[in-house]
Amino acid sequence: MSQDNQTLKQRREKAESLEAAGTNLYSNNFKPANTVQELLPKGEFLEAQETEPRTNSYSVAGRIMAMRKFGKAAFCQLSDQTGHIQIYLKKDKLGDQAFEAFKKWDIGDIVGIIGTLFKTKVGELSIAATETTLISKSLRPLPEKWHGLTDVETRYRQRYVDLIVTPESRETFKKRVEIIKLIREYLSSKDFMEVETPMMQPVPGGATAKPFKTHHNALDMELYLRIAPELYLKRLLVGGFERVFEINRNFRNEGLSTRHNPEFTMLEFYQAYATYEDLIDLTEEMISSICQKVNGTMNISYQGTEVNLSPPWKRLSMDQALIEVAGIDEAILHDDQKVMALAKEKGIQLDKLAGSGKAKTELFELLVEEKLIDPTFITSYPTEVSPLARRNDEDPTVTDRFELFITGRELANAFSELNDPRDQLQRFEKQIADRGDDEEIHPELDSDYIRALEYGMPSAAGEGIGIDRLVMLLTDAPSIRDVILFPHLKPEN
RNA sequence: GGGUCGUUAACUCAGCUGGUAGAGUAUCUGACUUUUAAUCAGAGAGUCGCGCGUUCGAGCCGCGCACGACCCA
Repeated sequence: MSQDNQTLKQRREKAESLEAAGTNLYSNNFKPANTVQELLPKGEFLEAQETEPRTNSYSVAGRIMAMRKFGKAAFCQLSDQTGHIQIYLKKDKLGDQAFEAFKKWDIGDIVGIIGTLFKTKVGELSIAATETTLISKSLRPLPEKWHGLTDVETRYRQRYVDLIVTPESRETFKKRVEIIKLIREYLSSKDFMEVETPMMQPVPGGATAKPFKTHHNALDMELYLRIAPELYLKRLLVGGFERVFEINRNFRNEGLSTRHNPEFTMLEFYQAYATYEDLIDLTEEMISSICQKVNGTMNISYQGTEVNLSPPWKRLSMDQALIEVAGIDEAILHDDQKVMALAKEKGIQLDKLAGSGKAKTELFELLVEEKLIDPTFITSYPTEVSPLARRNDEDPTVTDRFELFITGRELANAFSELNDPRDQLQRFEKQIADRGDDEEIHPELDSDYIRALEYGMPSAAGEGIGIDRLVMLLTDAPSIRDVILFPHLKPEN
């Protein structure tokens, strides 16, 4: 079975000889009293070659990332979650037995160190070890110290190794955590309450996408992993929770790309008695302030493109965008036939049931989207492509909806919610009729949702923000796989 | 789904016109008690992604497949 290479064999033998000499390879009795981060400031007062005046003893634990051995002494680079510090091990100070055991340590081992602080003659803060504990013996060699791990496939498949050796990767995921924490804080400060709604739904709704199907044995029923939480969050508006949000996974049974993972994290929030215009203000403030906190600036660079997130952000209706950005003649946009003809001319294939609203949206995706670099809210989406959004009071062919684009990518989608159960029922029925022969999409009508609306849902506005894409933007990550700890990949073999 | 590129030691990469597989790091042995990519001397380490074909001979040429990256749909 095992295709032992030489290095693995040597490491195992070394581990066994340590064990034979009485060392516990995986001891669980070392509790570090200090983090590396705590120790660093304590060195500021030390001169080079000076030992800390008070004979304080500190203890840290971490992984050995580099070793420079001498005959009877050695330097190690020790990393814990907070940083790295140099360890000095000297035979005199450590004792013969401990030093012999140390000689069998490897790069990659996790160890505990107790010792005193001092600065070397070139002024590097170090711990002179007085006691050592092996906490976990590493049986596999780490990637090379200069280049680290550059093969992206290995970085995704073995994220644990990537996190050990790629500081940028650690930073990205710490930033991700920070961004999500700040979103929670922001929404909480605006009196939104965080809720959890079903990940497994009998009818997958709230978006148009192919769901993953699963089966509940005891109930003997089909269930679907949710493609969106929308319809459940709006049920909560019916229930009287006026400001709700959820940050959680959505699942879509579709292709993988640098922008799509089958499971991805979505923020959705709903605010009663608000309109999509209120959410424009909220979105602008929330994202720009998070960027300022996380990156210290609102002028960021994404994959070499400068992006300015300082509010106010640009707002354009879809028609305006088609005129101003794509250079389409305004007269064409007022004539459904001409819009359809233009779409065809641009090589867009529309199916039989598609109208001018669909054609406009396709033209927008083709000609405008990628040009929206700085944040831009696009409003007045055609009703035809917005099955859950409220119609505009003046112009029922469009909805009170916006999408937010940054660096040419859709980052958020929001609208004033449709709360008329009669209109909603009609749109569901049309949606089901339009799904064509693709039964994977929207297998049935969510009649309970209609029933909920019939009890009366307050006027409201709601929004979804793709968290992975937001993190990509704020961490300058080229692929969604760089911001998801364990992205989906095809099996190795 | 289509196109381009990639896959060689644990890691990062070379490999000429087809002629017995190379380096650095890591590892092992020896020397070395303040190094910073430590240094010095020596050694071991390979299913060249997988399969088939062409050839006296394939890491290299051809076909197919797998995985990945980028572009397109």
